[in-house]
Amino acid sequence: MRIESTLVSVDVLALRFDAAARAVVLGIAPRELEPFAGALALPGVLLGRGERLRDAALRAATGKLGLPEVASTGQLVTFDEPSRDPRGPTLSVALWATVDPAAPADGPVWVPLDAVPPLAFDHNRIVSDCRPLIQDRLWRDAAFTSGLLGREFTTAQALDVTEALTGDRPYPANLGRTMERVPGLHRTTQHAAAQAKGGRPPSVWRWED
Amino acid sequence: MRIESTLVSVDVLALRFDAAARAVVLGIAPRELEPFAGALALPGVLLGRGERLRDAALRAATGKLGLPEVASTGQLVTFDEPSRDPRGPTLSVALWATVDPAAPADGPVWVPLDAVPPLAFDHNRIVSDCRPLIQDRLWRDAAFTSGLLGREFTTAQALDVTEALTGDRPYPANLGRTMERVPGLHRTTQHAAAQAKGGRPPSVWRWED
DNA sequence: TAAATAGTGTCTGTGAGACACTATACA
DNA sequence: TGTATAGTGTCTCACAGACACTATTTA
Repeated sequence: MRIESTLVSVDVLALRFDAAARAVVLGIAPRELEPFAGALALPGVLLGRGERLRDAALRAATGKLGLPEVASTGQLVTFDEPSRDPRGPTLSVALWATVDPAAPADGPVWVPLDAVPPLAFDHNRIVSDCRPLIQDRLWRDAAFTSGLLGREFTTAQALDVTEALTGDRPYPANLGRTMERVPGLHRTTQHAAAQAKGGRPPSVWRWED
Repeated sequence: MRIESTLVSVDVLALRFDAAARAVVLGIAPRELEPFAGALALPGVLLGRGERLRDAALRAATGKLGLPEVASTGQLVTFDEPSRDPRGPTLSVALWATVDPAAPADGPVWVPLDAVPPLAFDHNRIVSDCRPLIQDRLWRDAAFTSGLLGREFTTAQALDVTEALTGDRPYPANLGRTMERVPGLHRTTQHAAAQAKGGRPPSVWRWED
């Protein structure tokens, strides 16, 4: 294939809340083709002619990570360093994608967002540059937040996700007030099933349909 | 030229503070080539192979608007609607660029950001989608703000710019406190030359080198 | 002095953060 | 009852907004 103009790739930061580990994990996979064959990398595909960014992101999540479905996606930034791909100058549009925590998610390697191993290309830079942008979306971008936590979640899980993304754990009262103000999010009167270790069962929050 | 893959164009929102009109104006120019020849449009160029987004934005500002220089640039968002260009699917990366208010700026048509005429392609949509992103940068992004106001400016100009972008005029005391907290920005002991219409001369603010 | 513009001191309300205290579970 | 977890009431502080009052200029 003769490369005539700038190529565009879409690289995906696939995020999933691992309730058991109380962490937000990033989906990566070993590359099958050169360059960097065998090395871990963000799932990425070349943008097809006329393809939407979101569709390319879904294609990457499905094809490279083997995920059956993705909750929601959104745009982050575009990386334009000409030497970022050894095959030649390539633009990379970074997108986030959230995976429902309840859905099965075998296939990808899931690594905590705070302990991402060395990746192919400039992918470590992409992750670190996008980290603050992702953090900023929590509780502000409803699609992102509901994609990450699922349609229904407990206060405890909300605390865990916030701690995983921002680095420190908010006080329950304060996070509760933040959540009350998120449009479309409501505190229910239900309580989650009791924990293994005992303790008061947390209350449940739910997104409007 | 045979189009093999997705083309990438860079469209620039060139912004300039017009102190006399107390407005922030957007630089546009009639298109010279088809499609939309003769219609007003944002300056845009096709991204060259290996070209940086910033360089393409400068090329657009220089070539299409005839501006001698640009103060600073930055990325906004990428538009991916496949039908946005009748020639075929084209990605458009939107960038802002600021033009020093003191520099001569003949050439482009300058229109107030609040009264943008119908433009070619989806450029009106680009402007309206990017408007909140631009507004958000004022006083938060030092490169953007200093590019728009210049190295030295008065409190009155700061009030005007803020009013032009946000829609309402802050109280001087409040804006002063906001500016005190902007890193690299200092209130000087100088006062500007007196106004034509009389009134107390405004004090001068300056960016650190 | 009047009109026009700029700047200051201070009050208020909102929201984030902090923390002691209360509630509900299991062993 | 003790331990572990969750939730509540309330205090404090920072900051945005509001506004009356003061300051400095031209005519």
